[in-house]
Amino acid sequence: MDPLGEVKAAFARTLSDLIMDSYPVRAKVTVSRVPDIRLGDLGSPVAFELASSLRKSPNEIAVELSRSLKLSLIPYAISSEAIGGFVNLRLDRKRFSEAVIKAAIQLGPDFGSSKVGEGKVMVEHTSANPVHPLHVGSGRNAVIGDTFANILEKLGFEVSRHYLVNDSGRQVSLLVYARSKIPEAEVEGKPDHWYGVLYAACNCVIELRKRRGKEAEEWKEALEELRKRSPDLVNKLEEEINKDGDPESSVAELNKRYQEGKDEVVKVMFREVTEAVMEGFRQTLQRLGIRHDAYDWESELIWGGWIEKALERVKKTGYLEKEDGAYYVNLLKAAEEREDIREILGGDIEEIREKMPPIYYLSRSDGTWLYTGTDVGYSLYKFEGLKQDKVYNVIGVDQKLAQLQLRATVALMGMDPGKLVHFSYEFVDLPGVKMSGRRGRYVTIDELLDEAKRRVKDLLKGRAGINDEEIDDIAEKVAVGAIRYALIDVVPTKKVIFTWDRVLNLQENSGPFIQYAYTRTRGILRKAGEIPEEFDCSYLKEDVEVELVYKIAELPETLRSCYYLMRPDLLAQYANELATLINKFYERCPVIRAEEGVREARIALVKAASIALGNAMDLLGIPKLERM
RNA sequence: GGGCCCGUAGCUCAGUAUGGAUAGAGCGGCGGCCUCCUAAGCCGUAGGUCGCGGGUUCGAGUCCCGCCGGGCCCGCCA
Repeated sequence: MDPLGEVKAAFARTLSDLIMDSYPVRAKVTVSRVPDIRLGDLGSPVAFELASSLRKSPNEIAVELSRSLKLSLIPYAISSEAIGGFVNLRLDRKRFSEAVIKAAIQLGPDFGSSKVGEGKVMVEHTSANPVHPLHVGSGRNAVIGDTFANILEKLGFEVSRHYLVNDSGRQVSLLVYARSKIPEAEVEGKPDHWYGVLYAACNCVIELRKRRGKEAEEWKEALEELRKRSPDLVNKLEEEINKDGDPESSVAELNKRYQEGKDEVVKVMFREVTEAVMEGFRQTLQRLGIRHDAYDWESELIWGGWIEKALERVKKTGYLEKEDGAYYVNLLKAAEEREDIREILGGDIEEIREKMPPIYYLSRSDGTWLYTGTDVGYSLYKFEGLKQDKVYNVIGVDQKLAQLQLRATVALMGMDPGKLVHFSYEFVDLPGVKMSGRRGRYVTIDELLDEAKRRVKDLLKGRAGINDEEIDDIAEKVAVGAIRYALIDVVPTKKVIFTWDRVLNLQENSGPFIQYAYTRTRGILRKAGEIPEEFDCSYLKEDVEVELVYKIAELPETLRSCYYLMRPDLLAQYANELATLINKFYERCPVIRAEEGVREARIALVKAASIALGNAMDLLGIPKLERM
């Protein structure tokens, strides 16, 4: 049930058929909301396009079209007219409003859903290396991934959310190395935070040893920042590492032994560290309302033979080559010989020769897998192990080329590269600061949540009707709403500029603003009691009421756009617009004390608005509140 | 150097997929509104050569070309 979608589709189809019959030409008919509700409800600029070929003025054509448009074929349509070259349609607002409101009330939590597809779809998101706490950048990934997965579910797909635990790379090996240098030190506070300091400190010490001049200065500076935070830990670690003649080799050796999976002591060392950090991640993600269906451990994929299996598959194609013991895929050769690979890598072979790194390394000379290698194996696991019909990898834009190479390799292995989608997003920028996990410079999700919560509590103090037990719960939920909104509301291809004031904004265009509008609908509905079975929408005459009905009706279409365009931010905008209209309605249209007739219609409208906004909030992971 | 992305009000962002009706919000500024369903709200007001220059078109913030500015990538890192 999607009244607006039905009207739009019928209007476009009827108009298109009419043009074919009358002129006869084929025209691309677009239909949109009329900017001013006094000019009509829906309109099409199709006459402009026809004007030159028919050698008539746009308005002349619009007049002809609007006169002969078969209104009976368009649900809720009552009249059509030509205005300034546009063919505008007017709807029977009483019947249209009733259809929209009833659809929302009857469908409840399902309002907004439509069947756009089916099959098993995986969204791999977050997947941060377990070497430091989740920061605002990982947070953006998690929020985009989770919201998009929720939307896919609403549109009929069988969705699973996966996290790739990258536990067998150099980063984790470095952290495990650091831990092995100070085995007696006790983990203090949240483990991901504690290990984050340990990791960054170890990284700084090692980098410091091999860098010279200005670069060394930078690492020194980062190390001193860390020393200020945890003097004993950093001092002891630095002392121990400096006893090691070649820390890098020690790290590489650990990595090798872990990937081989035979040394139980090494396995325990790695698992102890990574599981502690992952537990910290789980807690943070849980606060944000994000859960994964599976954590796929890179080490398990290696030990389970998935990477070997993938390697065999690539080998069979003849494009797997070896240099100093390291395997790589010769993508240039593949592109020269195969049309499909050329297409993935950008078409023209001359261009590919120039700009594409010709080789795609999968392993190191010492026999260990690179992330690229495990990623190829992981892709095989996703499609052939888990039989996914489509996979979205939510990964930063910095990995664009790597994801392209991965797709090409997936195609070489005989899988459909069209099923592997890189859901790319830009970074979160901290003005003035270069965020860097390796230097221990980041704003964590945990501190962001805590600071948001503190600010909300300040605001809640002295608010009537809310007792002390409720305050903590409300503050937590508002904090989550603020942060999730701030991380989703920007188009994924653009950077999010992080400032505390923007992210923790509690006013309009924010999570809390949306939550506030929702609580207002709940407040009215609590006082209203039963939702009337019968109501007369001809009482909904105010402009804001008409606008509100339209906005409610737009939810199904908005969700489809989010999917087709990979733009979950559109849903955040939708929720903000709906909340704005709810607030305007609230100020202008009394509900409970309205006269009979108006009252029933408005109660039903508020109920529908509450459902539409509530459903959008559920998808966005913005917690719903009864009061705040 | 090459490729990709971004550039809209003082600041943060929509609008670009599918060219269409006067370019919209918020923050910040200024001025109003709580005996009334929660003022985390609402109303009013000021603020824009849509980076610059060409082109296509009846019509360009939106499409094409060139340039300028910023970011990212071009690792046996991930």
